[in-house]
Amino acid sequence: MARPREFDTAAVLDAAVDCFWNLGYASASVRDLSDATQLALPSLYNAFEDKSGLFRAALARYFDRNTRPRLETLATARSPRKAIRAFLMDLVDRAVSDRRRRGCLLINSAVELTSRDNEVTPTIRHYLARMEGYLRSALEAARTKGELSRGADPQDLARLLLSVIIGIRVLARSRPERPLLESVVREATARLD
Amino acid sequence: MARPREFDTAAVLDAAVDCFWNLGYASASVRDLSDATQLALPSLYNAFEDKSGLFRAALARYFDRNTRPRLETLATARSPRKAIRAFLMDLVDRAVSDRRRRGCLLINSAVELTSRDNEVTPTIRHYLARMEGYLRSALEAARTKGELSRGADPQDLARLLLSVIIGIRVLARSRPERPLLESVVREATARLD
DNA sequence: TGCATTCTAGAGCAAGTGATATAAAATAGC
DNA sequence: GCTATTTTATATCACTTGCTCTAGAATGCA
Repeated sequence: MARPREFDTAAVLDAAVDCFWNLGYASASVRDLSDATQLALPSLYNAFEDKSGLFRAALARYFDRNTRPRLETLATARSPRKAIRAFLMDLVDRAVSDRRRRGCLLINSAVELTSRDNEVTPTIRHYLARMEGYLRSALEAARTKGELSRGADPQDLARLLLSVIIGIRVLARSRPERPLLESVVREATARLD
Repeated sequence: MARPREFDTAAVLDAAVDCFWNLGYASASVRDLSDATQLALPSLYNAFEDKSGLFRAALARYFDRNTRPRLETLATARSPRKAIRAFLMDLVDRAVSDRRRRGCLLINSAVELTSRDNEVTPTIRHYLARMEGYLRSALEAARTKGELSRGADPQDLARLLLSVIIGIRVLARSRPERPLLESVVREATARLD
């Protein structure tokens, strides 16, 4: 009978997320990943096939554990308008207090990895589309509750907010200034009146 | 007397811009850069000191030749409101037709290079601040001409537009869809009424 | 105890990395 | 023709890269 796989896959992926998040995809070597996950290289290759496979698993883990929970608050809120504002302010809070200025792994990867034909691009596109979907649903709920300006289109506004989220994340990496980021949020949510 | 430097520095920098823009900083090797610029490695090192020095020169060249001229149209327009809209629509046009989905070299570098302590971060911060400055000046002119909604603050709106520009550039790399990007522009410029 | 499987440690592979050294060629002024 | 300088071609350096291989250790069941 086989020796059972000993390591905790979730813990390994969390460590890999941190490594890719700190260094970026290209600059994180498989030796860095081995150190971070405390697994020997053959074990990593056995479990994830190659560096790209590990990255895709890590990105899925990141979305499930970091991104989706926050987006879920939009789906379940009694006041979608307040929930959207809270979501954006929380994003600013975390960006301003992130000493390492890591940004968002998904957005970082969208820049680093999408111009090249590779296996990751469809994954990134998928997650960005899901973010847009959450935002649109929240804005549709806001409209239903009369929390949207007359004439504001949830689809269009969702796309604006997605762009603004991306913009805040990127901008915060070089200028993590609360007044700057909060004014962006204020302007972006002006239509939620 | 010395043999005169034979190569055209501007042409070398243009070639280096293309190389970094296509590949990113880390993935562009000095051999790639030598091939792209048609200069031997010792000549590159003699002229630019190291890879980072060449990159900073290339980024300055990119800002001067690609970014600033478009921003200058905001500064000289008779209708700032129309100029801002035209600026953003031009950005969408170029993003949609860019088959290589290269995005913007400055924004790409803001993601790739700013979490690490290096010589490039201040340069990137500087150019992003200049972009914001151009936008703010245009919006102040728009206010003067009555082309801004009452209560709209040029500074805040400039920051929103900067975020939106970043967002559009990043989003377009994975989803270069005209309806998507145009709806973002439409929503972002709703206050220019 | 033996077998099957996984894990670790370490070595190794071919290729690539940023940067430097060397020698020869090219250029221009004296 | 000589000198000084730059450029090119090529090699080289030490190190890193993604990935594989080998051998031994560890595990669990029959």
